Amino acid sequence: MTAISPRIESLKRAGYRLTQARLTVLQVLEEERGHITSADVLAKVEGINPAVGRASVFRALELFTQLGIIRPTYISSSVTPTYVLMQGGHHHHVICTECKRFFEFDNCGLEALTANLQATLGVQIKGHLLEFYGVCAECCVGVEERQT
Amino acid sequence: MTAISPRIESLKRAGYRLTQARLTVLQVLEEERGHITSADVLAKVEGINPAVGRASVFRALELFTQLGIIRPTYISSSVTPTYVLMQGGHHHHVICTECKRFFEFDNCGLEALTANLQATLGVQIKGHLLEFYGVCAECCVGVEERQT
DNA sequence: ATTTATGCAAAACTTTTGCATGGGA
DNA sequence: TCCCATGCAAAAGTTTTGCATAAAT
Repeated sequence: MTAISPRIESLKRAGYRLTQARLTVLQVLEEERGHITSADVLAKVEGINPAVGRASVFRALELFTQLGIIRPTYISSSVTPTYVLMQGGHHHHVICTECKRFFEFDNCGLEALTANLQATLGVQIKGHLLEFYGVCAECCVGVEERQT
Repeated sequence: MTAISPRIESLKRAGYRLTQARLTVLQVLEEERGHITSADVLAKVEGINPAVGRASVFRALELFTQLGIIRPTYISSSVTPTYVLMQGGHHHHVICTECKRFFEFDNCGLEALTANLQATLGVQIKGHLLEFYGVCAECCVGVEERQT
């Protein structure tokens, strides 16, 4: 079903082996297409391929992060990250700090800034994560009621 | 020396008590003015006021995150967050995924997008975190040499 | 006076490591 | 064949909890 992932290409190109462990973790991340905690990755990998060990899952998450394939973000807890696939090298969302609900959006208009930073700092930019936080419509109502 | 923090005002306004634990954690965060891990916060709080317990430090970090005073971010490990003060409600940096060095910058030009999102989603936006990642100038050299 | 928040210390998790072995290239 | 990456299981950390008590308002 799934087309051969461009991420498998990234792995190969960077000289890493396409092992069962890495491919299974990648599959889980791609099927999720959203934010997922390490605990959930662990559980789903276990379900798909019980032969894969915990340690390899963490090693894969670390590697994918380094390669810019995923990015850890903090949504539900200020302590436990959730990982998100960096589709096309970027990701954007708005988080409600009250209920932890989040909303994703696409256009960020950061192309000019990206080019500018590359030129100024000499950094080869691979992607970005843009996160807005605040209080969502429903929670705003809650806050107002509490103040009344 | 330090002027009375506007963050102390936020705490008060939100109805939270100004306790030793919270004020000490806030002091550490303000003195740092950068990225700091929970372990470092713990150590510095211990140095300033040994009477403050570990648990209260974590509780304060969680609370400050909820209030938008700080924000957890990923820098050095895909697992441990570092907390950063959201000065004026926003923060921006570029991280090198190779050496973990990071560069902060100020102007992001996100005012229009912020207004747009508030209108579209009905969210009361308090701030944002913008993170670029890639390979810094020095690490780019390293990569080239490896490929030669 | 009232609570809210705390400190303590143990419990509960999560993540990392070291090393012999298996599986990709 | 070669050696990178793995699985295992124990160790090392980190965070959370439950509860009696202290300290803000």
